[in-house]
Amino acid sequence: MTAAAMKFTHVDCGDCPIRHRAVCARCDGDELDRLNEVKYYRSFQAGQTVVWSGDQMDFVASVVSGIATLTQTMEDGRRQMVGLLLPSDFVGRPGRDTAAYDVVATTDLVMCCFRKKPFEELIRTMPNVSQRLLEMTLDELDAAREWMLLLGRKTAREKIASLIAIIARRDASLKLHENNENVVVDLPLTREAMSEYLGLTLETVSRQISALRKDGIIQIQGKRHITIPAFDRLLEEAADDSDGGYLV
Amino acid sequence: MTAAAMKFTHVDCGDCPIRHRAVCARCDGDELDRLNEVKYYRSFQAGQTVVWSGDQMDFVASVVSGIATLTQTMEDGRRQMVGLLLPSDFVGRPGRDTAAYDVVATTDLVMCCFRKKPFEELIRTMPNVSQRLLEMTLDELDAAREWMLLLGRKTAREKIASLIAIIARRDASLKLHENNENVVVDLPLTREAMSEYLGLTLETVSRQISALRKDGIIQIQGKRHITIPAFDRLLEEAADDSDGGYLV
DNA sequence: CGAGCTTTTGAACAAACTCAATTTCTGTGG
DNA sequence: CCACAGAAATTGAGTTTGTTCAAAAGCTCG
Repeated sequence: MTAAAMKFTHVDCGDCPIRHRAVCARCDGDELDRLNEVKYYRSFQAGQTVVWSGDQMDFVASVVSGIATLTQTMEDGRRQMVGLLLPSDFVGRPGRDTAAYDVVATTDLVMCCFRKKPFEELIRTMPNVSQRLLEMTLDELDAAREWMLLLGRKTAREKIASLIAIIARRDASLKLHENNENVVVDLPLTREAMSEYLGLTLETVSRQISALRKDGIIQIQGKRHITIPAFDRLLEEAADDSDGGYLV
Repeated sequence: MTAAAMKFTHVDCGDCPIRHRAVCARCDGDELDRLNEVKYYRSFQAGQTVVWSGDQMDFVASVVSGIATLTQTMEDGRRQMVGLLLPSDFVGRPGRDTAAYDVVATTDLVMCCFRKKPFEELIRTMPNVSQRLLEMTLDELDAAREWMLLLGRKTAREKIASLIAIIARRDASLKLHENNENVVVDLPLTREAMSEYLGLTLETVSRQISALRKDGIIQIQGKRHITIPAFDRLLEEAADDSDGGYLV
């Protein structure tokens, strides 16, 4: 177990880093106490599979730290990522006991888990949980639909630009740099993972990243660090709405 | 207003055709009475736009009869359908007052509407509604993710076969013909609408439908009627899981 | 019957893929 | 500390799939 994983073995809900964004966001003190009693932490190393599609899944969980992916696989091996799970995101579906997707830890990962049965009971009895879960699910549905537009209609270059913009924006909502200039992003995905997300081959991903670099839209340090000298120019390349999706 | 539209101007919830599948599915008699008081019907003709993306949307609704589509449009006019709304499906998002997508009636359409504010109150006070809505939203999220796989990884031929299979299956769940042979489907979409759904051009849609016909996978009567002589062969062409997705 | 659709079909073209060879990075052991 | 092995990423050349542009054929409804 890594140091990062150790850290979250016994955290009180009140001190939890995802307290205000996760499924428990609206709970009051008493409700948190109830959650505290039944929750437990699980840690995974980068690359580890959390569950395989089709397997029994008797828990639901929130991502506390790290990144995980949801992926669908076809019989002949073609793969499509259908979700990117960042801290505070929720995994698992109440009312279903088999995983519908592969869940893979992309980085070291800590999850805050609940056994499914007790969680379903919580949903019935704690409206603050079920309503927050509804809200999060609606957000995810919006994100999935935005991704459908990307997959169905965007060019390879636009796809790459969109992915970088999305990750930068999610980063930003944590770090709160409102800046347009020299935004720095840490890409947590391999080229292959990006290709699985974007519906491309990894070669095309690599070529388009190189092209964006040559055109001065992005700068690359080392393997996974990206600087965006002018964020609005990246958004133009992404062909997103003029507002840059900040409304969503 | 068409005859079909007239029919649903004053229906009691107890007699509603989508009673057992819609957002009200779990409500008891008293709860239905409450809904009855505040609901109202709206009808649209085939081709009419229900709401434009970005417009004020002060109601939510269930599709009672007919078909509607949810579509996203990019600034340069590229369009991607992100949802196909069949009877019992829900439109609108509690907690948001601007439409995120164009909603268009593909056939004559009747919707059962609630003004947004009262509906948000219903959600707070009637767990049977909010929990059913959560369940339906989770189903939609699964459907969106299945669509992401189609958009990102399937070939044009597989996309067409998948679309026909999905419509046939949805039809089947109403008509309950368990049969594998000579399934008859009524395609409610133009080639253009199909292309917007599948992330293709309408020419490619037309070509692939012709190809499937030449290969004996489907037969076409008139413009929009399709017979599927062997449903399992269609599923093979769709490259879906062997179970044909009946689990989802 | 003919105007205005939708749909089909054809031919040339472009974007992304496949296969293959390098190059760059990372971490490990000498 | 350097060299080297293995993984990740880049680059190139040729091919495939689906698009674009254009024209013709079918339907539908005044």
